[in-house]
Amino acid sequence: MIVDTPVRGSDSGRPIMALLDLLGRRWTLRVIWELREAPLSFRALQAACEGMSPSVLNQRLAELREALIVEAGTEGYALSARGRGLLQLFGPLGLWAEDWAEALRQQQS
Amino acid sequence: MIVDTPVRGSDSGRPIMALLDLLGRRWTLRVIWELREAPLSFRALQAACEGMSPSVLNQRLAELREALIVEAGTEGYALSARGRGLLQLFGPLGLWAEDWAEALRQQQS
DNA sequence: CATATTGCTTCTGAATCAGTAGCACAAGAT
DNA sequence: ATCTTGTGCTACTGATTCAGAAGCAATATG
Repeated sequence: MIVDTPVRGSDSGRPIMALLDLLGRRWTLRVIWELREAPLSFRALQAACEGMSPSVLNQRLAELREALIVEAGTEGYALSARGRGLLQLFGPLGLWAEDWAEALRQQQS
Repeated sequence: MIVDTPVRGSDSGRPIMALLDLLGRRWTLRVIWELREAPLSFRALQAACEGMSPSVLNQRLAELREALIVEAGTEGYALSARGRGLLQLFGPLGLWAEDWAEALRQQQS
């Protein structure tokens, strides 16, 4: 249940810790990322995440909704205004990742 | 072993997915965050993460080192130049979290 | 009415994590 | 030389979380 874990780490009283903990659960970042452009239905979201199990997806969606980051509308699940704000902080992440992947490739060869 | 999982999700060939997967493992974001100011020893890092188990910490450090985000020096573990670049992208995260925590508080009352 | 789609729930086995204990090594004190 | 102290880390066991398949109730569609 969600109520049992108000957000792991939030007992420290430091919001950043609660946030890092929330984002550090499997698939959470990915789900936010997949909602970056348009709302997605439950099953579309599941497909976008390469078939992640519905039980976990449901759990993540519940957590993100309770955290006011994701909301459910007629078109499916979407980022809230607040969620879009969070996503913007990750903005250049794609660019960083490209450069990073290049470095990893060179390291391995 | 690390070799077994070159980084989960990297098979998609999209670096961003590999990155989100790496960062989405428990404690990974937190470890990067705790190294934001100064290098920390293994045990200092463990303490900063509220006593996270050494086995997992060791695993995360190995992953982050292989990913060229963290490096081990004489003063302990530190972010690499690349790692600091990644951290900068998370820069305003603390501010966002403060605002977010305030919204959650109002929601609950 | 039949079929399809959607949002889930339930279940079981597998992977991951938590927590304790402790080892091997190095530096400093006695 | 030896005793302590601190360090990085490994091994182990039990708890939690996740994966994957199956399927159900509700709504839509033919």
